[in-house]
Amino acid sequence: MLEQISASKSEILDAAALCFMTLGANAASIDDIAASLGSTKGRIYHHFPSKGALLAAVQLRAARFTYEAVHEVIDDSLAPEICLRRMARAHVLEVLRSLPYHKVILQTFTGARGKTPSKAAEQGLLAQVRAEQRQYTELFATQVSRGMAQGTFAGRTLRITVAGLMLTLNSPVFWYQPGRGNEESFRNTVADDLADMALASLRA
Amino acid sequence: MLEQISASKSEILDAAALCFMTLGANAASIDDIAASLGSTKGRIYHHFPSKGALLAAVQLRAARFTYEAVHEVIDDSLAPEICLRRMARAHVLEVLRSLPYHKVILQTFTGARGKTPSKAAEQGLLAQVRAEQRQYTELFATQVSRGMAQGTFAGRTLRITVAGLMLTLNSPVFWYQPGRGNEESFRNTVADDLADMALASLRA
DNA sequence: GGAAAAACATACTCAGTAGTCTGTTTTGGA
DNA sequence: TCCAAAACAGACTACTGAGTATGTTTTTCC
Repeated sequence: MLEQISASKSEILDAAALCFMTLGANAASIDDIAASLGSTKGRIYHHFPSKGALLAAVQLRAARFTYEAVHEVIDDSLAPEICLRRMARAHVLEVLRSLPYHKVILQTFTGARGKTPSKAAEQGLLAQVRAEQRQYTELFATQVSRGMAQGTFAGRTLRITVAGLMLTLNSPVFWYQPGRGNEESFRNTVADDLADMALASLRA
Repeated sequence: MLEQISASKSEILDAAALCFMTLGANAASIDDIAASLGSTKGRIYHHFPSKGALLAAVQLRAARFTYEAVHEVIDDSLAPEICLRRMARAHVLEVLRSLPYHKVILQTFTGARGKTPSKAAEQGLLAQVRAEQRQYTELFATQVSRGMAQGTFAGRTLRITVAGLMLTLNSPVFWYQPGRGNEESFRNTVADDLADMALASLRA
């Protein structure tokens, strides 16, 4: 499942996420990423077969970051609203922590397939990314569904509801900029506000 | 304000929005857009000085589409919650109508500046786009602020609240695909569900 | 200490693409 | 009817950026 990644590979992923974030996944070149590492292409192409694979690796890591963070606060014995709030908080905080990765997700989540049929291999990676993302949102869908069933949440179209929910929780990706002082407290404010909004949007 | 656009120019914008949406704003080439029109580069470069200008024009039009649609349902004499719900519905329906344009917005809204310093001229266009977008969200911020003041809405950080709100209302951009049958009724369901969620997320 | 493999660097190729320049057609008035 | 000016088409340039191929250095492990 969670294949061990070498230190160098991890460092490359961090740099790639940063470049993809600031320049855009398409505009950022391999040379840009290499330069930001103080290295050259060779290093990157030694660890990743193509740019698409690198991009997919970043996305995969993003999905797993949040999955790990949220998975460990889930407790099905709790009421769905309580459980969901803990999940929401954990999600937001993790997004703020590993921000560049999640910005990349957003960029490649708009339905733009690019034009390259991207060599079957990457096609598989992309499918895996989608699968893990779907699996992740399923964690939330489950709780929402529970809440709807027992009447705590309003009975609305599940897909639409969950999609809107996830978007709310991901909204900092669009505007949050780290390093403005008051980090710790501000992050908690954001997490609390968004968790509140998310929960409120569900209630019957 | 709303400079008259020729029919040909408008046709180009539609095609550009579609290409930008399906291929991504960066990956889509001018030739792609021209080909989808059954034309060649010449036509596009006759009407638009650069690709960046074309992209900005698409974004500008997207902002104006929603602005027009929402602006005409605003009625400050109504209670903020009532008014805001009408606005939300109008926004969602308009987004679904002119979907390609708004998908482009999302693509270029992730904070990725690209790398091209983009010739001062485009810098100005981009600034104008941001300005009109800000002006548009201000319409919503005003109502939210009103609601908070009179206690109908929960007192939360305004910026965060509005950002989350807009994201919820824009969520169809991520998953909606036209032409699956049941258009009319489904669109209304989406608009109603999202408007409900948005409003619920604000309530005290 | 020495060989093999991993971990890079460097110098290329080559396809795709923004933008230009020069024709050619079409349109709108006088 | 004629002539600008607008509205395109088509060929060309210059450059960027992904990927490759081959060298060079550093580990690793026996």
